Amino acid sequence: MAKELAKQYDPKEVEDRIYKQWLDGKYFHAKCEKDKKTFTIVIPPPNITGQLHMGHALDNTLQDILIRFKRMQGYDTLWVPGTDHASIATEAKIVEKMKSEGVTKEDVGREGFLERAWAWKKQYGGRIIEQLKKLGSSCDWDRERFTLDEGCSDAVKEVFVRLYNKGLIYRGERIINWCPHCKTSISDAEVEYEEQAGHFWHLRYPFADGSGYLQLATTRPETLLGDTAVAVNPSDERYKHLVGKTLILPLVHREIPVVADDYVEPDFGTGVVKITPAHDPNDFEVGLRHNLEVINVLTDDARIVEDYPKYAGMDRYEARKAIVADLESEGVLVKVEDYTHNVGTCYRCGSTVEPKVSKQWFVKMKPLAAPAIEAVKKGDTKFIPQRFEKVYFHWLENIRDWCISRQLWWGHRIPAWYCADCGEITVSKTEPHECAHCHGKNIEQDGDTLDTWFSSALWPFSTLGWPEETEDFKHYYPTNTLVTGYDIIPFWVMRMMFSGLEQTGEVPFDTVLIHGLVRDPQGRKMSKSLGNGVDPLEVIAEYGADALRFSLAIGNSPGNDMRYIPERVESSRNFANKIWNAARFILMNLESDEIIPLDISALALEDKWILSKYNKLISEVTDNLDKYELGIAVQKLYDFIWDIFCDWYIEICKSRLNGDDEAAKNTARSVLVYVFTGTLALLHPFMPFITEEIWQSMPHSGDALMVAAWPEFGKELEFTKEESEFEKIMAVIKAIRNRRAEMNVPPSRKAKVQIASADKETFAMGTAYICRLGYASAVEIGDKFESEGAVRIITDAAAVYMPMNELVDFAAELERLNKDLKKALADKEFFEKKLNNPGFLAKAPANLVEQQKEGLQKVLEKIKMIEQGIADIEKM
RNA sequence: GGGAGCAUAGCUCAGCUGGGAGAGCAUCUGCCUUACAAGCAGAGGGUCAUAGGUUCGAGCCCUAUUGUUCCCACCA
Repeated sequence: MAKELAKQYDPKEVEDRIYKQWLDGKYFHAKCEKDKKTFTIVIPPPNITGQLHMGHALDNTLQDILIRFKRMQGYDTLWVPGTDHASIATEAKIVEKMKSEGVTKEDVGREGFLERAWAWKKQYGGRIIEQLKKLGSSCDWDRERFTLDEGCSDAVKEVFVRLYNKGLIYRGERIINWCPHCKTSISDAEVEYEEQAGHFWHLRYPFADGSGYLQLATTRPETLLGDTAVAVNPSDERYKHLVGKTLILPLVHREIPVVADDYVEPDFGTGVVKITPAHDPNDFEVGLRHNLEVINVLTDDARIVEDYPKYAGMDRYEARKAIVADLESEGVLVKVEDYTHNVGTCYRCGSTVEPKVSKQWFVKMKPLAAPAIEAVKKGDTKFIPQRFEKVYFHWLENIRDWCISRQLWWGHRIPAWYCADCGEITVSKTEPHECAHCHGKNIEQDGDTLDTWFSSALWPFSTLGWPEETEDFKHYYPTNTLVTGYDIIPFWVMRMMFSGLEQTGEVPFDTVLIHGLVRDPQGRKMSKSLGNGVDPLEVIAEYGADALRFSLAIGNSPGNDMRYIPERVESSRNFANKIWNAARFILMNLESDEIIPLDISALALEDKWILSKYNKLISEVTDNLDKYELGIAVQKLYDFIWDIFCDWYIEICKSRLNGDDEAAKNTARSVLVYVFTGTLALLHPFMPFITEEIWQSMPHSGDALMVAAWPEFGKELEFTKEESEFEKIMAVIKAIRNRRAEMNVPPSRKAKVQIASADKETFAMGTAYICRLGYASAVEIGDKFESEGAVRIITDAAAVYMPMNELVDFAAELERLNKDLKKALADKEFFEKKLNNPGFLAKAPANLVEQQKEGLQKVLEKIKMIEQGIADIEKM
């Protein structure tokens, strides 16, 4: 019953249909099967504002490969999907949209704004989910979560209250990073430093007693308004005697002291630093040590405050100009130098961050960091590749308290209420009716929301129902593999680790698989501003999801960046087509949908060869996947399918399939289907759509490949002897093709082939293949041939003669044989050198020594045959 | 200033616990051989950055150097 498939694979016709079939079959849905081992992944939740980009495509392809592999292996697998509310990014987008409508946040008020935000979520939150489906992601969509949904919000409140009660969350006035554009505080991890060209303004601050000046330099002259001291190093002989004296702050004419502090580097600049505690983190520390006044000079949008009428309302850069001009006219400015320095910018909007003293909520990090460090040191959680543990340790070991409050509306509102009567704070999961301290009714909730990463940090357990002891939580937590890019280790991985350990007492996952960035063909980061981003959905539309997935998986090694090369997707597409056509070939040679059982006793030499190869492939691919070597696994599948199965086995089967021996035909069919469907199973995690489509069209048992069993290595299919025998035949065929190509003999011109070999039986079995693949008209096998005028080819196991006298240039033949001889003699030396080395014999593993001996033996045989050939020609 | 990665064919990259260097693309030569020209059969192309070291044996391990990329660190 021959089936007809289209000549070329058309992913568009297949993908949506297959995906729907999987959904209808509920194959993605985890059933919480108590008796099975679990394998769980939680998705790194994409932002609701986001669109699928290559980074997502890579990240989710890797996760899907792992989850499909484990599912086929029989694990109770769960891949939890969801999205992140992304407080700052989403709020910025909504504000931007409102701006185009001419409305501000203040105009619509908190309630009105949140209404708009939820509407936005409803409109765009589903977009990226649909895009993930296009990729083939086998997430359990019934368990889709959102960081701001009821359950996740409950977990957030629970954690906040717990940490507060343990004293690990506190509110305090600290210097924080302020984004004047987003008008919120941001955490240290959210600040990106970039080198910028600036200036160094050298200034002279006069002493109050008129005894001269102190010269210093600054990159930010506008902060002068907030200076409350000038500092020198206590051991600096030049200035020791000046400590304690008073200076007059230029322009402001305020008296400020000279203090001594180790923070000052005597060798840098003049060794004198102006101290602005309100606008510099180091100065803030100095201020604390010397009890200096903190004078804020900037508003929330980085304009000068009203206390300085001359500059009030100017933004920081305008003010800088004005102040520099005034300093110059007052004779305070000594000189200006060009200077490049690191400037902190907001990772979301890119504005220059303003260090600012403000009252915020913090998580005390030291006590939380310690167990998180310990867990990775002990190996409870492993990073792949391991070197990323260093990044992780470095962050945790140098961590400062985490500023978690944000002056935003879109997010989890801080569950803290302030009492107007007694001034105390009441922290509660549920809305309190009175102050917990004085029982006053005059309480008001904090207006701020939490850092978006506060909720992401709980993702591995909040999505499973925690703090409730749900079945899901009990069964699937801790999760297994977290797949993410190295760029978010400090934002997310680290925070999930300490949150998981603190709240559940367990690490949230046992393995962190780190991947790199997908860059453009020139190696640049894909970015909106460069316009070099490649849209995965366009690639899918053109080449198919399988081709994209395959391209991302092959040649990718953990932790390393990769480039997106369009040609590579094309070659992946070609590979999909190759598989498709192999399927067409097999199908057109089948007569029924029934599986023909393998009959070991009926197998031909080539059947044993391919089965043995396939058997080996199973164990290698499984092993590579177990070790997270996805790129290596998929490379092996590619080589097997294309080079071994298609180019050799299918070709060789043609003799039998075109013959009249029905029994032989059936054997060939049974092996073709067995090996091919098994290989499709191995490839399925990488290329789920095409493998599923083909598998279902072939004889099979079960409803779908994605829920079929993963192939297993079988001792009974190991045919070591037959493998090497068949490879001798392959070597002869390759050698014949090679010679014919060199001589420009077209395939249509057949030639008789004579094979002289000690392995007569093996070559007798190979006659049909040599005819077909070696373009032979007939094959003769013997000990020796008197073929003086023949082309002769020497392999390890045979001397091959092709009597094509009229085409043979004997001088060239002689030259070639001499070249072969030279090579063979070099090989002989190679083996002898090793085998004559006592160190090698004593220390190398026995099987290796054995291999070298065999190699030498083969080479010696070969040399003998070549010499004979040379002698034959010379005799003529 | 500290840390890490990378340096392998013309290009982009693999290379698992050390055992005779691989793929894709590109180039060249033949082929429409009834699964596939998105294909088939061949070919050329590499001092594995440099210098030392460990080892019977190094692309792989160690040290130094050079180039390059990234992360951290805010000497104002």
